[in-house]
Amino acid sequence: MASSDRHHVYMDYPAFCHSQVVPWIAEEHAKVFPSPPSMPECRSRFDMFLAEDSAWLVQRAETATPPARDEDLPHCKEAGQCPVIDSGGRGPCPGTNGQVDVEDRCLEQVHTLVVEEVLKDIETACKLLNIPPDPVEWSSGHVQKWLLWTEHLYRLPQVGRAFQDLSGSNLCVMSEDEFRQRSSQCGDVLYAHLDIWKSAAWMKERCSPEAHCFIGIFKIEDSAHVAKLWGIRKNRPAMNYDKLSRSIRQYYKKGIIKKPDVSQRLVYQFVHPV
DNA sequence: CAGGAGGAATGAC
DNA sequence: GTCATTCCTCCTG
Repeated sequence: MASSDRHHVYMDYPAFCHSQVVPWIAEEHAKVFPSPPSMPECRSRFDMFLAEDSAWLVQRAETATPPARDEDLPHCKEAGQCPVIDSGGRGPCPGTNGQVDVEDRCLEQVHTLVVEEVLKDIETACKLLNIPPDPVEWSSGHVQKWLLWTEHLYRLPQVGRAFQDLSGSNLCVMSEDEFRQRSSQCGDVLYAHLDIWKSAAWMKERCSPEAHCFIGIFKIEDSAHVAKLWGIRKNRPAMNYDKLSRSIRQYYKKGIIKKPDVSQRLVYQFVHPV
C-alpha cells in the first residue's frame, strides 16, 4: 500500500473522517500533525473519538516530542495499563492512582484528540457562516447562524428562538442541563456540538507542531455511549458498538488501527505513521 | 453474554 | 471503485 494511501481514512468524518481525508485534516491539522495522516489525513483517525463527554479513554502511548502538558499525563507502564478517562467521572481509571486532577487532565487531552477530527468541518463552517471559530467570540447573531447551521446539518428541530439574544460567551457558560431546559428536544445534542467547537478553539490555542508522530492506545470506556455519540455525529440513529467496531476493524488492513500487542477488550491502537 | 474477527451486501460519493 | 454502514456467522473468554 502506498504510504500516501495508508494515511487517508475515509470514515466520513465529515467527521472522524471528514470528507475524504479524514477523520479528521487541514491547515491546522498540518500544524499539529505535519505528517500523514496529519491533519487532513489524521483527522479521520480521531474522528471516531468524538466522544463529547469523553466516553473513552485515550492514552498517548508515546510522543516523538512531548507536548507542553505531557508531564500531566499518566503513562502506561505496559500495554495493559491504559489510563482511562471516564465520562462523567463515574470512577477511577484503571491503571492510575485515581486522582481526580489527573483524570481531568486526561479528559482535556482526550478532547484535544477528539477535536482534531472536526477541525476541518469547523473551518468550513466558519468560512460559510462568516463566524469566528471560537464560540466565546460569537455575537448573538453568530449564535443564531451556528444554530441554523447545526440544525440543518444534523436535521435537528429549529430551536433558535430558545437561544435568542444569547451571545457566544453566554452559551459557553451554560450547562448541559440549561441547554436541555431551553430545548428538551435537542438541547443535549447542541450542547455536545458546542463542546466540540469549544474544544477545537482550545486546541488551536494550545496545539503545537511537537504533537507530530504521536501514536496512541485508547480504550473505549462505555461502548454503548460511544456508539451513541458516533451515531449522533454520523447522523445514524441505529449505530451501535457492533457496527462501530466493524468500522474500526476495516482500518486494520489499511494499517491505520490495530489491536495492541497485548490485546484487550475495547482497546485499540493507532498504527504509528511511517 | 459481550466483544472480536471477518465475509458479504448495500448505498453514498 | 472506494468507503462506511449494516447484517450476518463464528469464535473466545
